[in-house]
Amino acid sequence: MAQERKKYTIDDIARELGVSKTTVSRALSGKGRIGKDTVERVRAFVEEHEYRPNRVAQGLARSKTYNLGLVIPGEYSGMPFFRDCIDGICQEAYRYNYDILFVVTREDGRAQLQRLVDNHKVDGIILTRTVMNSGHVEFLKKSRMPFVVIGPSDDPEVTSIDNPNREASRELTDFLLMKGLRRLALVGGNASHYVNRSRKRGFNDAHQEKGFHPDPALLFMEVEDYRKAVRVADQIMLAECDGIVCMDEMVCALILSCLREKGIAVPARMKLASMYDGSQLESNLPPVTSIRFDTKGLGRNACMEILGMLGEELRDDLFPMNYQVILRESTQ
Amino acid sequence: MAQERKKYTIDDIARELGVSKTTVSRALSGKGRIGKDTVERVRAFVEEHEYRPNRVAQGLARSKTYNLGLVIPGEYSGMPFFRDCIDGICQEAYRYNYDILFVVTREDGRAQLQRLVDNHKVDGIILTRTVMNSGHVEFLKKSRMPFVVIGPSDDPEVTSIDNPNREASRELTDFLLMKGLRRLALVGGNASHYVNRSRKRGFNDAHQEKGFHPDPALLFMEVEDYRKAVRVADQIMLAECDGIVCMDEMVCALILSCLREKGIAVPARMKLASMYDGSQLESNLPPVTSIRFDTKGLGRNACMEILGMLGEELRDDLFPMNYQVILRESTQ
DNA sequence: CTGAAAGCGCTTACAG
DNA sequence: CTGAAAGCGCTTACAG
Repeated sequence: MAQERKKYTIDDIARELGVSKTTVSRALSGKGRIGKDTVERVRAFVEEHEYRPNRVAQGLARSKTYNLGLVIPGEYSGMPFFRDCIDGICQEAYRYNYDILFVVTREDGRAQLQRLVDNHKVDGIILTRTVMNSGHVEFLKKSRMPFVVIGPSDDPEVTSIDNPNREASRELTDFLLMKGLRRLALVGGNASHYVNRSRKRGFNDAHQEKGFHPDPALLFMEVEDYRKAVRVADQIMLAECDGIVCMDEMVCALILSCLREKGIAVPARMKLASMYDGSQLESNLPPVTSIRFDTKGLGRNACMEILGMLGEELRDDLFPMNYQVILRESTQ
Repeated sequence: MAQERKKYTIDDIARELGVSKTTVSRALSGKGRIGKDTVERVRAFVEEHEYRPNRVAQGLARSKTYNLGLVIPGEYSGMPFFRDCIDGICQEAYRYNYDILFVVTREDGRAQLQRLVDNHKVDGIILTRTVMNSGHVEFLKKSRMPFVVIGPSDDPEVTSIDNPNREASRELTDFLLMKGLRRLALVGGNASHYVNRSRKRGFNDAHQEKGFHPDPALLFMEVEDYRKAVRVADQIMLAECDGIVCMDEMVCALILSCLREKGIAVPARMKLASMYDGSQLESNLPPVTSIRFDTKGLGRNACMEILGMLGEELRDDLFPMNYQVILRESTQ
């Protein structure tokens, strides 16, 4: 098929067209006054030879990289939230001809982030769901690298963007309270995640609005594996709860499977609802009532924010950040 | 704390030290003859001012980018396989001071890959689990971009690296046959994925070795959601199977949940085993016998391959690609 | 052992 | 409207 072609540079074009490379550059960027037919000739040449400017060289000249760093916590990278988020981020980045540099943080956490900054490989950074006190935010502030955080932040100097976790959690809880449930358990994973704090707050909000007091004994955190889930499920039954709110779909899948194992009928004997609507919830037995966020939109927004900070002319408004309560059998 | 510091360039260092930038460059790279104490002085300066060479400029001068493109199919990016794989790839790339540029392919598939190549943003590319006829391989061949494929390939010109899916599938199936099972169902997702073809082959291998013939009526593909799984579970029971081999942990979780729903006891009435040991299998009810691969090692190997192709001096040997059968309750 | 110079592929004042 | 020149931050023959 198509013969693999020579990689043209701006110099080649200039020579072939008998103009200076300044002119070619301008014809391509559209900046500065330039003859209409000159532009046309360049355009035609570019078209025919499929010339694409070397973005790296372009970057060097403009002191840019056209790369965005995306920091993802390794332990949770498989969660639907991150998948959706990444999706949105990439989609938006590509529109502006930026690329996403991936950083999976682990124990060595800071090291990789630092490498990225030290090597001047990115123009800005998107931090996702930082663990409290991870130090990433402080590091980035000090290094003067523009960044945004996906997740809550109480630091006014930090641009943060997030799903409305607290509100959604409040609404989901409120829905259960309206059904007459009075002893709701709240079950979650890692308590040191900001997101879980927000969801807990929403849970409390709903209670307080109605003049109720959530029982602190019904809060169960750090449910991250099967064994822990079994113990928690036992405690929930002992405590005579009538409903369970799960902070995410992983926890929910674990708890539900424990309930089934113990022969506790959902929703007959126990109502169940969960934050974040991953596919595990819809296809579970029974399907679980949950909150659906537009996480992809969240990712796009985060990307737009940082692009804006980098001086890109944004082509769209931010998406409004909404959520829906998806009613399913588990709360009937 | 630490005052944010000026970004030094190699020129700054040269000036401050009263040498030429050639010398500084050489002191840093260690190439060419150079005075021992000159090196020491440079090193000290670098240390004190935390100078790091601008990798992008370095790249331009050497016609490199120090980026690797990683192509992930969007629909499946949340699967444990990709998580583990990415993990290994990133880890290895960082060791060589390369970064990973993320490309999530969707319907627009080729476009993003092309953008990466056209913009000269990467030195090489890692393709993961290509769908048959995705065209990525052909495109990369034509563009002369070095690449490796994670997943099987029958093209001798393509460097491919993969988990031993066929062998592992054979062994898992063999294990069930050895237990005396004779009507095994094979259940999987997308039939157009190479990986599923390999696993099917292994399933057949095991049968043929023993002189058996797998019943084509017991092959169920395209099981991707709950509804489909329910129907398949019905058919499996109607067909009087005595065991099920699942091609991946997603499918397995779906099928198992259907069996529970129908009150079919595993392992008493039906044995169940699965390829790929994701966390869903261990913490399921009952825990499911499965194959564990060293997918992280696979990722590292793939990364080492491509780095080798790019002329990097590899510091380790490739990992041996193994797997283990993890016996759990579902086949007892 | 060290340096001046050209180059990687682009951009952008400055001058005409 | 167009071009020569300097520059982005590095590397690398070439000469000494």
